[in-house]
Amino acid sequence: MTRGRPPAHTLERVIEAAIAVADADGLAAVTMRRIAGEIGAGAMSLYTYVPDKDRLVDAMVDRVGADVPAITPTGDWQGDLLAICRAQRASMLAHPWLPGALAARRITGRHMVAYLEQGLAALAPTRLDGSTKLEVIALLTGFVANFVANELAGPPTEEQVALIGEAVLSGDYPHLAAALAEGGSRVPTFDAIALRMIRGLADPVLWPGPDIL
Amino acid sequence: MTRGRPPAHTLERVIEAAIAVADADGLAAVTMRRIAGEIGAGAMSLYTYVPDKDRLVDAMVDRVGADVPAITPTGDWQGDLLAICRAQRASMLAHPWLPGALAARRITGRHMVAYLEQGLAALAPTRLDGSTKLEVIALLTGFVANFVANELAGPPTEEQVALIGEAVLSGDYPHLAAALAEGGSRVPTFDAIALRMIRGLADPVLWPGPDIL
DNA sequence: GCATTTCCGGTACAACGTACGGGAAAGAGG
DNA sequence: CCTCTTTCCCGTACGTTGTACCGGAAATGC
Repeated sequence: MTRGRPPAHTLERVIEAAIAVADADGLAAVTMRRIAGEIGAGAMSLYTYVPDKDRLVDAMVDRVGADVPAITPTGDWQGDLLAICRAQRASMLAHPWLPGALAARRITGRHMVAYLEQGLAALAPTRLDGSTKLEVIALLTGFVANFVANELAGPPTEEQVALIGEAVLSGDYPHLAAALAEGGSRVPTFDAIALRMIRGLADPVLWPGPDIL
Repeated sequence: MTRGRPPAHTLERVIEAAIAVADADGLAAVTMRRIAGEIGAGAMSLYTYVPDKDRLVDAMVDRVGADVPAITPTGDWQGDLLAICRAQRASMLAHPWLPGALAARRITGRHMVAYLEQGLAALAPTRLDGSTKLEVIALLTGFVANFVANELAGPPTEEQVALIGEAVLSGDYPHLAAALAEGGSRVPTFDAIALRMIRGLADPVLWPGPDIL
């Protein structure tokens, strides 16, 4: 049947190794040599399975999409969208390189298509038109990625603290000084923000302007 | 007064050259050698003005912030925030590399502090607490960057079209097929979406849940 | 003139993605 | 069995990147 030398590795194995490296040491550590070494192959052997590094990262993004649990629509479209956002967030927290990779990339791969389908299914009761639904999904995805990226960024740099402190002391930024002094009694939860975003974006009843989004 | 050999160039000149290159050929074209060549200097001379390339990009981001017109609060906080978002969008459209650079970066530089102050001033009438105001600003900034990135991405790749078309023909993605077939009568405008986002995020009256964001 | 300070920029190195091509390992046909 | 064809493996090598190093050049202060 299949002629020629049989492959010693698999595409799946390459992608999984790349994801493991990214999870452990960040996306910058994902180099062809490193991945190849991780699976006991030569660097150039990877090009048997992947046309170039960019496609490898595409495949990584699509691969983690496979592990995100599917949300089947319940009819409560707000709840369904929130569940989708939560699942996305969980995936990004498990793979901290994901928000960054997603930011510089477009929809690719089967799982991404499934993700779109899932969002559209959840949005079905809203009666928004097709392109608006897609726009809403894109905006929500971007929101989650942005939120998680901020979450993962951790505390500000010493340098940033110095910059802000200097700004406050200068007296030229009274609102900033006030905001920092006041602080926040309660840290806003992801769910609360996401729900506001969902309602604000997708509810045509609550916001029936001349522009229906 | 000042001892030693006087500088042949200036930091400002370096940053402006880098911005010009990024505007013309994208952020990837911003290399130390290229920038140096652009201002008639040796590659290593740049390190007299900038500690490393990452700081140069930081400086580029901060520099374009200087050209964004300031919005002075009018008391109409929704309108003020919308004006800020519009100004940000205009800046990003003028410098298409900005959304990408912003995504992988944190607040740095004087103009960024001024931007925060401006947003906080606009949010003053809302009576949100300090950290919530900052959160709202971060979310809005992320939204604008994400929106403009999508705007600038242009039409989908031939490969993406093939993938989606295949998915539609397979019959496994009915909602996606329907959404694409239906299309959109009206393309949602930036202003409409931004206003929904602003109201949804920051209006404590319209959304007075147990979580005040 | 001399010492000191500062900036200039050529050279060089490590790491990257990957083009190239010869060698190795399999099935197919004789 | 041998040989041809196909496929994969991967060492070598090239161009590009950021930048460490350092000798030389140019200014001031004594």
